[in-house]
Amino acid sequence: MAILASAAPIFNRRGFAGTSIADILEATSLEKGGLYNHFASKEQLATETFDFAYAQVVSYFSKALAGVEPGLARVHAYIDAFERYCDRPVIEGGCPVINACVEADDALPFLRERVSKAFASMRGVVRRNLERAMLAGRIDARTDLDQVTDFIVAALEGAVLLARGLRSRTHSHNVTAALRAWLDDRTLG
Amino acid sequence: MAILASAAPIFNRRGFAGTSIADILEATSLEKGGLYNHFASKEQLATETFDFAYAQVVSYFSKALAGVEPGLARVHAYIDAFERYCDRPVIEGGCPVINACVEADDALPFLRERVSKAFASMRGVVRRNLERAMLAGRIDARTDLDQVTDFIVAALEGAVLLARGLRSRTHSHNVTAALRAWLDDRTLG
DNA sequence: AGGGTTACAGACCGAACGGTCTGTTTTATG
DNA sequence: CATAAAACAGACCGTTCGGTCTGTAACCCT
Repeated sequence: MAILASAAPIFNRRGFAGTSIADILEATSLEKGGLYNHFASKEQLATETFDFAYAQVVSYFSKALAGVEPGLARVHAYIDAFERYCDRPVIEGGCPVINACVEADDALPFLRERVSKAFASMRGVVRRNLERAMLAGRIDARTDLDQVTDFIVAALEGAVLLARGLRSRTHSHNVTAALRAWLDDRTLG
Repeated sequence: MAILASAAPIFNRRGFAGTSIADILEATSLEKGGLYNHFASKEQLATETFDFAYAQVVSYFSKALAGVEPGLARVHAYIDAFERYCDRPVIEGGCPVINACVEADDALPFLRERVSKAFASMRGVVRRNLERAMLAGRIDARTDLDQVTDFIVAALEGAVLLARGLRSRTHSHNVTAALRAWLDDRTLG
């Protein structure tokens, strides 16, 4: 919906508490009557906006992996996509999952479950393809998949954080480069 | 100062925008006159509170590294300290640097510089000790120190994020375990 | 064309916001 | 012990907050 598309960058930049209804009205060119006709509360608006933003992110990564052979190739494509994601997030204001994770953790219980599901889903993508790679004999069969998965996911998340905190591409690019090298080291055949 | 110590967990949990002066008054058992006698504005209070919280974090890691021989041993001690930091942050509400990074990025310009300095300082600790390890011949002299440093830092930051997002210790422990294994693989002698 | 429904504008509300100011208490200092 | 200064309480201010409600305009269906 158009309202969600307008609200997403606002919430993503300023956070839930930092965003006022007036901000949303300005971005959507609506008045209160128009907005509250669609949403019962700021909380509901924020929840649906998060879902919208997250769907955009999922769509971005899905496209990046589309057509790539499942297995190690997809892990590499995922890393590549993340590198570009660090440089240019899908939604202005950075990664909505990370933003929501930090703000929701103590303050916004209605977003908590969505955050953990998003992280779990991300883990799933990596783990599934690592498993495939293992079955294909591309990585050592004794590898602790959970451990490696968390390692990759953490490095990627950390790269996003570094990119924002240090306002630079070099650091996140270093992370992805090191991650690729690490993966290559463990690749057989 | 006592006010900062009381305010730190509040700001850290609810963020700058999510914290009201009334929240601080309640936590400090002060009234407005008492609070504004020490701080000119909410912004100044938040800034000094961040400095206080960050100093606590720095102190925690300093103690963790105290007495440890500079070089590879310190990198390992740093990883160990981070693992415990994921489980039990120094300030309630998680890592103030990460929290500030996410909220300050677009909304709080007065905190931005402090966040980037904090990240840079963290990088410095890792890089210095890796350099030392290289000079001592413990890691390959051809290693790209900047890349490896960013990789380690990103993995550690990501571990903190995973710990919060998934509300579990296992994932962050997986990250630190993988990081130690990775470092051991690259250790000579 | 008529009638019901949906989408909106905008006045309005009480509460909470950050911040100010005056007056009182406490606390150092000579 | 007097006194200036610092620390505080709490009433007060204008603004903004999220949310409600009434009235109107647009739209859809028959």
